[in-house]
Amino acid sequence: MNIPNPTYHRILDAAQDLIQVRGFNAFSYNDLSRTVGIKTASIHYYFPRKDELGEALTRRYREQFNLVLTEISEQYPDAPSRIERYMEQFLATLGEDGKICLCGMLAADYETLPENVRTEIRTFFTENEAWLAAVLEQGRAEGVFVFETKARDTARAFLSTLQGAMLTARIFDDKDRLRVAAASWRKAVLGTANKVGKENSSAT
Amino acid sequence: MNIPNPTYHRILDAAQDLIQVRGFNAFSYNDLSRTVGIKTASIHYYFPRKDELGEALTRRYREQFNLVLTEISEQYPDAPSRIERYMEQFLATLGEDGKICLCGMLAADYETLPENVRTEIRTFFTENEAWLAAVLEQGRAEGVFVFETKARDTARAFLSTLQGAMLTARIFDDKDRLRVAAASWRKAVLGTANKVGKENSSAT
DNA sequence: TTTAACCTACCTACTTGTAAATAGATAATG
DNA sequence: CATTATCTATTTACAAGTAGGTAGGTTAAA
Repeated sequence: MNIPNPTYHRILDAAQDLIQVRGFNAFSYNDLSRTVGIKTASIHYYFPRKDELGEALTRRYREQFNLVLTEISEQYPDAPSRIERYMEQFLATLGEDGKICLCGMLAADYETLPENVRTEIRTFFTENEAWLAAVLEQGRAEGVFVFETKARDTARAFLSTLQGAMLTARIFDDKDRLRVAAASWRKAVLGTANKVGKENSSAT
Repeated sequence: MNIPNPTYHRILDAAQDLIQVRGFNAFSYNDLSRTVGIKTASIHYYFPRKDELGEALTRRYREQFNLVLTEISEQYPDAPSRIERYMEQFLATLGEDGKICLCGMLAADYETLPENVRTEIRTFFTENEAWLAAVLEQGRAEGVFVFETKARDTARAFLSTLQGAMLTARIFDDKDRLRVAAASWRKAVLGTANKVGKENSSAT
C-alpha cells in the first residue's frame, strides 16, 4: 500500500467524521464499511486493529492542525487576529453537522483508549497550548493583551473554554455559544486592551 | 419495587461511576452485573432498557446537583465564595479516579443518546448556567465582580471552561489544570476586585 | 508471476433484551 | 394455625444482532 492511497485516506475521513459526531466507542468497522463502500475485511487490510486506526487518525489530525496553526501565523501577524482565527477554526468544525473537535471527543473517551492514541491526544493539547501561549505572550508584549497569570495557564484556560463550549454549543444546537464564550473570554481574560476588532456577531 | 430499594440505587451508582469514567457507549449491563453482583436480567428488571437507565441516572444526578447548589447558596452568602465552592464541587469529582462530570461526559456522547436523556442533559446545563448567572450578577451588584458581557454569557463561558478543563485535567492527570483554569477566570472576569482569597495553588 | 487491493466466509465474544422459572417474604382465608 | 395465593426480587436460558478480527481466495495490473 503506497501511503497516499486514496482508500487509506477515505477510511480515515469516514472514521474522523464518525468519531467527531459519535465518539470512539460508538462507531464500528461496519459503519466505515458502509460509508467507504468496501467490506470490513478490507478496512482491516489498511488498519489491522481499531487502535491502529485511532492512532493514525489522531496523528493525521494533529499534523493537519499544526499546518493550520502555521498558516495562521503566516497570514495574520497580530495576536488578536491570530486568536480570532484560531477560534474560527473550531467554529468551522462545529459548522459541520454535529461535529466537535476530534481530540476534544477523544479526551472524553480517554479512559477507554489504548496508550498510543492517548499519547497523540496529549500531544495535540500540548502543541495547541504552546502555540496559544506564544500568541498570548506576543499580545502581552505588544500591549494589546492584558492578563495576570502565566501565558501557559491562560492558554490552557482558553483552550478548555473552547473545547467545553463546543460541547454545549452542540447540545443546544447554537454555534453562538462558542462565539460568545470566546468573546466573553477575550473581553475578560484578555482584559482592557480590547482591540480584537469588528465583533463578527452574526448572532442567533 | 419500592423506590428507595437499595439495589435500584446501587445499579445507578455503578452506572454513574462507569459513565463518568468511560462514557455511555463504553459500559454494558454486563459491567453493571459484575460490580453490583446481580445478573444482567435482574438489572433489566429495574431498568428494562438502557436509555431508561440513562434517563433515571441523569435526572438523579441533576437533582442531586441542584441540592448542592441550594446548599452552597445557604452556606455561603458572598458571590466569590459561592463561585469558589462551585468550582470545588467539580474538583471533588475529578478527585475520584478518572471521573469527569456526568453531564459533561454525556454531552460528548450526546449524538448517540435517546431524546429523553438528551433533554435531561440540556436541563442540567440550563439550570447550572442560571444559578451561575445569578451569582455573577449578585457579585457585580455588590461591586466585587467586574465583567462586561451579559451575566448569562459569562456564566456559560465559565461553565464551558470548567467542563473543558475537567477533560484536559484528566488526560494530563493534573487536577491543578482545573484549579488554574478557574483561577484564570477569577483573576480576570472577576476582575480587579480580586478578594477571592488565599489562592490555594498546590501547583505542579 | 508477483503483489496490492479487495472479497467471501467464518469465528468468537459480547451486546441489549425477553421469557419463563424459582425462592422467599407477605398477606389472605378457612 | 395451616394453607393457599400473591408479590418481589432474582435466576437460568436463550434469542438476535453486532463487535473486532482472521484465513484464505480472487482479480487486475505492474
